[in-house]
Amino acid sequence: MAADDGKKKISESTIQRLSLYYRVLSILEKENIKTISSKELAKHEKLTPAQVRKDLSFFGSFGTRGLGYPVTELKNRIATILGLDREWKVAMVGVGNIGSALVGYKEFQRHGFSINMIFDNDQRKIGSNHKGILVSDIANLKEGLRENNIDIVIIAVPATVAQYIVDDIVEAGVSGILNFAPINLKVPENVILRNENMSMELEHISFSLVNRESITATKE
Amino acid sequence: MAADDGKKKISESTIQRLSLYYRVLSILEKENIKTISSKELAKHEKLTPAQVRKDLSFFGSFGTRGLGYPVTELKNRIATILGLDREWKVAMVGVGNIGSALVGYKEFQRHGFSINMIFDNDQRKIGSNHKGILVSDIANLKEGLRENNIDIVIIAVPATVAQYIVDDIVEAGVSGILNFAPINLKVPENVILRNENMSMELEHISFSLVNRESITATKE
DNA sequence: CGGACTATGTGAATTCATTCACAAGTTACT
DNA sequence: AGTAACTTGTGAATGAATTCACATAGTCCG
Ligand SMILES: NC(=O)c1ccc[n+]([C@@H]2O[C@H](COP(=O)([O-])OP(=O)(O)OC[C@H]3O[C@@H](n4cnc5c(N)ncnc54)[C@H](O)[C@@H]3O)[C@@H](O)[C@H]2O)c1
Ligand SMILES: NC(=O)c1ccc[n+]([C@@H]2O[C@H](COP(=O)([O-])OP(=O)(O)OC[C@H]3O[C@@H](n4cnc5c(N)ncnc54)[C@H](O)[C@@H]3O)[C@@H](O)[C@H]2O)c1
Repeated sequence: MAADDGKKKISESTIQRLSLYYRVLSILEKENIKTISSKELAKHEKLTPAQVRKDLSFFGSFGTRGLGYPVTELKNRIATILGLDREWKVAMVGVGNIGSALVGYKEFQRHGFSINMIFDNDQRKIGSNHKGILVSDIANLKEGLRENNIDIVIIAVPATVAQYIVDDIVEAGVSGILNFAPINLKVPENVILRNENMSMELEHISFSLVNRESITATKE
Repeated sequence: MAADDGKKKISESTIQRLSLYYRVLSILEKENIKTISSKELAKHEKLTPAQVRKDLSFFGSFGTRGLGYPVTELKNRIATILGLDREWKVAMVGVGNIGSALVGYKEFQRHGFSINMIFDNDQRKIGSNHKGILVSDIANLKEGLRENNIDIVIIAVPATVAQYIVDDIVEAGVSGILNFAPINLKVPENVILRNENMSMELEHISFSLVNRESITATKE
């Protein structure tokens, strides 16, 4: 009854898809749609109905045969699974181009991620306000993270200093890190580290274009 | 000799890993390291040596037994595979928080992605300069893309308008799109569309944190 | 120059993820 | 109540990606 705290291992891709389902369900809820079938849900994200059902089945059975899934309930259920039913305290390190874009990003707030600390080493920025948040000196990183019980840190500093920053973050006891610097960071295995690598996506596109061309080339 | 234009299908993840290899090799090259083994290369990105060799083997054999891979040559070889040996013309649509952060991102330039057009619909922005690029009126999107032979468009507008923009982009004949709006866009299947979804990564972290807790709980 | 050592490249084995296919539950309509 | 139409939930089958394991080929040093 209480979340099927099963031991089965959930695949990376299932987790990613749960995020997608959550996004779609939020929209459907706003449109006042009450139920949705796996078929419809799949169509929204270009997946197969079987995949949707399989993904959900890892966590229990939320649907009604013959009818589909109750939108709001399923959305809330996924929120619980993903941990979006609580507030996560997030700190941003480095408030340059990308850091400041992210600080004000509404979507994070909406999903329960509340950025309420910012660190930088630039004297001109320290003490100033970014979207209502005071920029702290990077020298106070460890105490700051500890005192404010920060759960997750976003790294938006140059790649050259990212590892030093991460070491401090880990020492401060934070165990969730989202890294935007294009470098592979080393963390103890009890720390969750994810990387956001935008070049990678662009390179995926160029790869696909080049490969597609060899097909189109014969055509034009 | 000329690229083993083989017919075998390359997996998504292999392509992603090629980006990682490229990144590591660039660094090694700068450090003046001449050769590297699959074992070392794997260590840099927390992969297995077998995986590295398998990935590379899809495209030919670049290594020397007993020695490893020649850094510069392999880097260039991967650049060719990924299409980084040419200049890609990129346009940005929407120059708000995230759009303007990306416009100046050096890493893109370095990998051959040159953002040289910007479109927006905000009268205050149109005509102004962003990092040396003139902001064009979104009304001129289609002609602009065509006239400048844009290869790839980055979408950084609100989710609500993203689909309309994409339709125009597709009509203009662009076939590579990188989308930052949190919505699933529909494109014809000859168009390469990739999505950058930052909430997804954060949600992956929160999922992992929640799940890790239930393990650590029994353990400590 | 020869032998010990190192590391690649790749089929085969294995592990992991997706899709199939259908029994079983629910609705909706007559 | 009976039945036709849906749709879930899930083992079994298929398909894909990773890892294993080793023959093969080169290095490097004395
Ligand atoms: N700009 C982008 O669009 C973009 C996109 C993806 C990834 N990234 C990556 O994100 C990181 C930041 O990029 P950016 O463009 O915002 O750079 P930026 O130079 O605009 O910002 C970096 C910020 O980090 C601060 N900083 C530098 N060293 C620091 C230290 N030791 N401690 C604390 N703060 C420090 C700087 O003062 C600055 O505010 C880089 O690693 C970059 O590769 C940037
Ligand atoms: N801010 C972030 O950190 C962040 C992160 C990830 C994804 N995103 C997504 O990127 C998109 C942009 O986010 P943002 O924070 O930069 O928003 P923003 O409001 O700062 O910028 C949006 C820009 O798009 C322009 N715009 C609006 N409608 C347009 C139209 N019809 N044609 C052309 N231009 C138009 C606006 O004038 C503005 O300059 C959103 O979809 C958002 O969800 C933002």
